[in-house]
Amino acid sequence: MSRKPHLSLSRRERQILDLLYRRGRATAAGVHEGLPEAPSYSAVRALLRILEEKGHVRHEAEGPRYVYRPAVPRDRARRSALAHLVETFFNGSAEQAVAALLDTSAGRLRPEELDKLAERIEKARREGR
Amino acid sequence: MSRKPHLSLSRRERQILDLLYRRGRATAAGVHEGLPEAPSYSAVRALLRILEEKGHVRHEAEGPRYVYRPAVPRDRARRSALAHLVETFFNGSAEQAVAALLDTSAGRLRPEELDKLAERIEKARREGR
DNA sequence: CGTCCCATGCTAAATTTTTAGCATACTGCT
DNA sequence: AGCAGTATGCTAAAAATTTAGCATGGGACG
Repeated sequence: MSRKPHLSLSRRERQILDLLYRRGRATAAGVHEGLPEAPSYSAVRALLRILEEKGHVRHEAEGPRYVYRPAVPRDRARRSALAHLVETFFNGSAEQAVAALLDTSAGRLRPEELDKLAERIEKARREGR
Repeated sequence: MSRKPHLSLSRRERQILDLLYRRGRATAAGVHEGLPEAPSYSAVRALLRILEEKGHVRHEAEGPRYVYRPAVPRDRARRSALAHLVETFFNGSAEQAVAALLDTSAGRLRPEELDKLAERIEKARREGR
């Protein structure tokens, strides 16, 4: 399977895969509902089949229907998505990326979350010395 | 212009736009070189023209050639890319996203960068109270 | 000033994506 | 067992993408 899934997916494939990552798992019908500019149900199913052939998606039968989920675990996908984003928009600087995240959503972070982050940074500093 | 450029771009268009964000600006030839699975030079130029029609890219003549750059400023694109990524891979939790970033690249961050981040978090805490 | 080089504009064709719809199978209920 | 509802498998066609190649124009330099 390709090293950079996102870069080689077609538009719809990407939308579907993103949805699956958002939801974790979903039936064909679920994907269909959640998709922007709704295509037809048939179309969605066909796309899911293709994604599966390409190895991006797995399914398991659950009762009478299929439940789909991403083939590569969220964890791993996260990492490469982050890496790509940092590379593309932040000159490879993770620090800038974090800063931007804080800028955008600092207000929405709860105090305990801020604590956890501060803690993490402390830890990084100790280790990095 | 659509609200979510990335979601409506074709595969090549996305690759090209990403490259432009990475580099800031580039000639058609530059884009061509930097592109994975190199398509033909003509193809690249055609795509650039299309991207321009769609409003994702601007160009200015520089001497005898065109220099292309993204139409929407990096800043803005950053924000929506981050928002989308957080939504897709982190259940909307910016905190988790930051944590993942630190995990991945804590080792590569320099002490001063860590300081700046800690400072930022401090500030957020004071303001958020 | 002519010529070479490289750039662009354009069109048309190949390939890939995306879609719809029909045929078939399975579940749950009466 | 029979029926209604819903799922899947598949194929073929429509639409979008990606590609190549030719025609044209301008600048640089001998």
